Amino acid sequence: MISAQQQEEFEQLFPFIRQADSGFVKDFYAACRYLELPVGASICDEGQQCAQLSMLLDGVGRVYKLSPGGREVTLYRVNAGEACVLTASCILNQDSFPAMAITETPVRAVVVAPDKVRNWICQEGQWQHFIFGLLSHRLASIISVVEEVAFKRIDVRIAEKLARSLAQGNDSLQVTHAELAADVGSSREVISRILKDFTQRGMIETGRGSIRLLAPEAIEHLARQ
Amino acid sequence: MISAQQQEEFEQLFPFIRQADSGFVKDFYAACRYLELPVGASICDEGQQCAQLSMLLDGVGRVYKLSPGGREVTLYRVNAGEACVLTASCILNQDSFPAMAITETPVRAVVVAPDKVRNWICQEGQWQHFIFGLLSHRLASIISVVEEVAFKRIDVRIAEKLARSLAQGNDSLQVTHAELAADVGSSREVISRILKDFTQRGMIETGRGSIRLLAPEAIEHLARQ
DNA sequence: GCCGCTGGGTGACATTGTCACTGACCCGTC
DNA sequence: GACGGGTCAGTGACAATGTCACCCAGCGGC
Repeated sequence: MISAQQQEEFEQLFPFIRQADSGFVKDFYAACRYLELPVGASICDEGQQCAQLSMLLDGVGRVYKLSPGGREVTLYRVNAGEACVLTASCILNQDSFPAMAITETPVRAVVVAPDKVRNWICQEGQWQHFIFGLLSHRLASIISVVEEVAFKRIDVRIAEKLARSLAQGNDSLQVTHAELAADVGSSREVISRILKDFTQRGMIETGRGSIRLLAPEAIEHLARQ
Repeated sequence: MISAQQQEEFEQLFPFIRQADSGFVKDFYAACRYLELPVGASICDEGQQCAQLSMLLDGVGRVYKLSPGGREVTLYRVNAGEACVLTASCILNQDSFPAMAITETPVRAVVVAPDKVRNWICQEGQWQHFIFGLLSHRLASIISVVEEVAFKRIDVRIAEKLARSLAQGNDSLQVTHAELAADVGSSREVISRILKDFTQRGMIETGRGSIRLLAPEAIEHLARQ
């Protein structure tokens, strides 16, 4: 059960529910719960069974692989209006989760139990379509991760991240070298060296836990390479 | 339309059809076609719309990413009894194909048109379940590709491939250095150096386009690393 | 001030990717 | 058998990246 206000917010972000059968909608709202998570909370760990499917109202989740040596690569992020497909996938196959998921900001979400997720798939076309879209969208996005990791130089990938920040209108970002390393699947030392190089070329200015973007064109030019 | 004999073969490999509604089955067999492809035939190229969904009766297909520089990584292989999900995924979203697919051996397949794939999803539970299973299975397998590419040393990955061959009872394999490189997403020179090292350690013996596996334990030991 | 934690810098060395070139082998044709 | 083109493999030099072992600076708690 969630409140009327939460329902309103949910429908804004997950409009598919408006096209769904009214019996299903009633069922759905009766079965779901509202959840708030702080930053850094674990959503699902490698090898666990998924306890629930989370559909985000607000905040960002990060799904990543962790190597035995402690290195990380992020597979994708889950934003408001999305759900963690990997969860959906392993719920449907009753598989264990092949990665880790944590909250990157505080998260507010609507969650539903695994058996419901499975049942609705067979019963409600809109729900099925929603889950399907999630799955295939993620499939494509993870393929592009493979491409990045296998083919692109790291400085270019870092520049891409900076360029993305610029595109959102930020001329600085609060992030540590270690966090950048975890994101692209490299190690802190390598990121440090690359950022030092960027600094010497006048593209950025670094502080403890922060990067100021000084030369947008140069950054975007490198990102396009 | 396909022949009764081909239907029989299809049902052996795709048993879900036996649980399906008889109206759907009739529809399905009326709408599908039988196809044979030689080795090296292109199934679908990057950026194309998918012309059909292929369900393999025999042979193996390889789906891979190609970099601007000409390097490759294989994302997954499609064997008899499977279908190319990426095809399925981009059919459902009417997206363009984000990779390349070719036949690695001669292939015999049953193919269906995109609009049929989409319609059946909404109508037939067994079909839906089949496509779903494909998608989430591939999602997991591509995630493990990310993991391999991002974290594992190449010599270990090569050893894994050799070990897999051993597990199938082959003590030699017919493959060029360039093909191995394309598989793991590296370059020929690197593979050459690694195989030379393996040879000097007495693990293998190489010939033109072939590798003889001399020390199974050593290979499996390295593969486990 | 002192301590411990986190963030960052750095040199040395191993692994991998890239480039340019060489030779070996295979299989046609003459 | 000799020649030539195509494929396959080996190699040296160098650049990019990963790993290890440290160091130092800032910051907050005591």
